[in-house]
Amino acid sequence: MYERKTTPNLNCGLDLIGEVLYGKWKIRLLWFIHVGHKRPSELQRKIPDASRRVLNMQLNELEEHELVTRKIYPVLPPKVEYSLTEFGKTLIPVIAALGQWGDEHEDRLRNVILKQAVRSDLAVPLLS
Amino acid sequence: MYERKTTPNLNCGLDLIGEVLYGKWKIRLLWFIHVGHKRPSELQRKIPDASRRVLNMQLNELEEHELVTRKIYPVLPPKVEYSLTEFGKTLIPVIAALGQWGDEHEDRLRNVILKQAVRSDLAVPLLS
DNA sequence: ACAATAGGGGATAAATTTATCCCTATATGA
DNA sequence: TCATATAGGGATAAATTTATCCCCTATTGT
Repeated sequence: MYERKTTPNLNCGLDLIGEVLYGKWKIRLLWFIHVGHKRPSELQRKIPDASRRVLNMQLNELEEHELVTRKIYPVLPPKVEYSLTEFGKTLIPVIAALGQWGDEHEDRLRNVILKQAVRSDLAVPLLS
Repeated sequence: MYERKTTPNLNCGLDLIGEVLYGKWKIRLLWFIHVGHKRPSELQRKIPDASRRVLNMQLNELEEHELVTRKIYPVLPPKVEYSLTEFGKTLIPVIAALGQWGDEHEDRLRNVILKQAVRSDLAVPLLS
């Protein structure tokens, strides 16, 4: 796997939470596991924009950071279930706060985020 | 500047907040501006691990996303002050929640984050 | 026999983000 | 005259993260 070449900053609480929460899909993984989608294949279906590979990698990191546990059932075809640890559960209110803010300001956020895209998209139509 | 080659996912509140909050230093910038460090040079002194360049880039994005405003005083040497917009202020409780969680679990987080580093650091001493 | 499902990872490419280096401008103090 | 402070950005390199592609195991259904 990839080996870090720089040391992480761990000065304050914001640095620390950043280390475990950064990753394009991690927050969504935690949330979906929280609401009951425990199996890898379910998670992949809930997050179709992420590749199988990346979800596995991020799930591995979440496990490494003790936010989730992975239970393997010795059956065929294989069955695996992820669950939040007690530690992971303490993150749920924080994630809920993030999602709620995003929901509350949905329209405005869409606007400001799409500004750049819109500017360049308009360039061509206006010239034709 | 860099031009995106893929379209962002904007399906839910978590996607939306991610778009404006992702960036290694953005949250800290918002926080420091919130607590009164308004000038670029102050921010750079408060966040010495970030390069001047990156802070400017992330401040530009925060401004583009309407979370902060930039006021230029026409004096020499130049003086600039950033402030949170009303919109930006609504993020403060969310950021506070993130930081608080990180602070509350500081020891445990340090442990799990440093696990990997520790493993490889120990390898050499143990063999000598 | 062959495809599909379930779970997983190595190798490598592409995208994205950060870091480095250098250059601009003006005023003040040594 | 030269260094320092203030603010900012272009060009490019390095680091990091995501995406793609391919391969493996074993069972069930067609």
